[in-house]
Amino acid sequence: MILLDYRDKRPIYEQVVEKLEKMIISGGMEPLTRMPSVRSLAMELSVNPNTIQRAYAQLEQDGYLYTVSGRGSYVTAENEWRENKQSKVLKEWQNITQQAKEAGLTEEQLAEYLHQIYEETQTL
Amino acid sequence: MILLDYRDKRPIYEQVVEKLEKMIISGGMEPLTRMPSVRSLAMELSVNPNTIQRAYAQLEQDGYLYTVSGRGSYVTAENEWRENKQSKVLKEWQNITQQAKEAGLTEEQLAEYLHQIYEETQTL
DNA sequence: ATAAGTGTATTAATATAATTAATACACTTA
DNA sequence: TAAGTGTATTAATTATATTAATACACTTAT
Repeated sequence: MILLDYRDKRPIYEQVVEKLEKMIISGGMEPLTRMPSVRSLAMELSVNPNTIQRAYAQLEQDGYLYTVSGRGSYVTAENEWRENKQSKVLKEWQNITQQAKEAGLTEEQLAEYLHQIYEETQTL
Repeated sequence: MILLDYRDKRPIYEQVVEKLEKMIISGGMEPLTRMPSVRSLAMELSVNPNTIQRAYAQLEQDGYLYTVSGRGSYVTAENEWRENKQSKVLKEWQNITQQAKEAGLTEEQLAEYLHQIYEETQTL
């Protein structure tokens, strides 16, 4: 299901988060479906269960899954995590924009750059 | 000139950076004027010279001062560090905006939020 | 030339923070 | 009640950041 890369310098739990997040975003995990249990995935990757637990906690924090104690962790419905992601990035955007204002950039300048970014041909 | 706060949990060099940066921004350091030497400021604060060196390196990196080897460090002209600050925040802004686009926020939505931010009454 | 000032580079010591592991707990269901 | 689930707490380990010690290189005035 997942393969760890030992040349990767990032911590294990972060790699796990990244791979699962990509799976969920790309539709590789059916929404509302159960995730593998903490222990089974830990076994599969030869890793301490707490490491997987941490990855799951992160994914839950980011809105990609939710947990029912004693039962398991489930993939969140797509519209939910999409909204969640949007509201997080929006918050950041508002912060930076405020900073830009304070640094002396004008609304007109930012509007212009904004337009440029949305003009670019889709690459994703 | 500067007073360190020992209750502050941040590293010393960071405190020094913050205080000097504020001084420069608020006009407390005449542009093009010489900064105190690494050794003298270190002595004054009872701190290792390398710690001050690091703070200066950071300030140089951020465009607030420039250095002439063997002579000393000088405060940058105001328009220079202002430009520098703007271009840095702009780069960040462009990144986040790209992310916002990828998360599905529309140009119209962002333009609206942009307008709101610039509408707010000045607090600074 | 040389001494006394400047910033800089390199390395080592130390302190702090992050990561992983060990273990015990609590809840759910068959 | 047993076997599965996630969770909390604490300790061990590893990695990173910070500070210090020391030596180097450049500039200027004597």
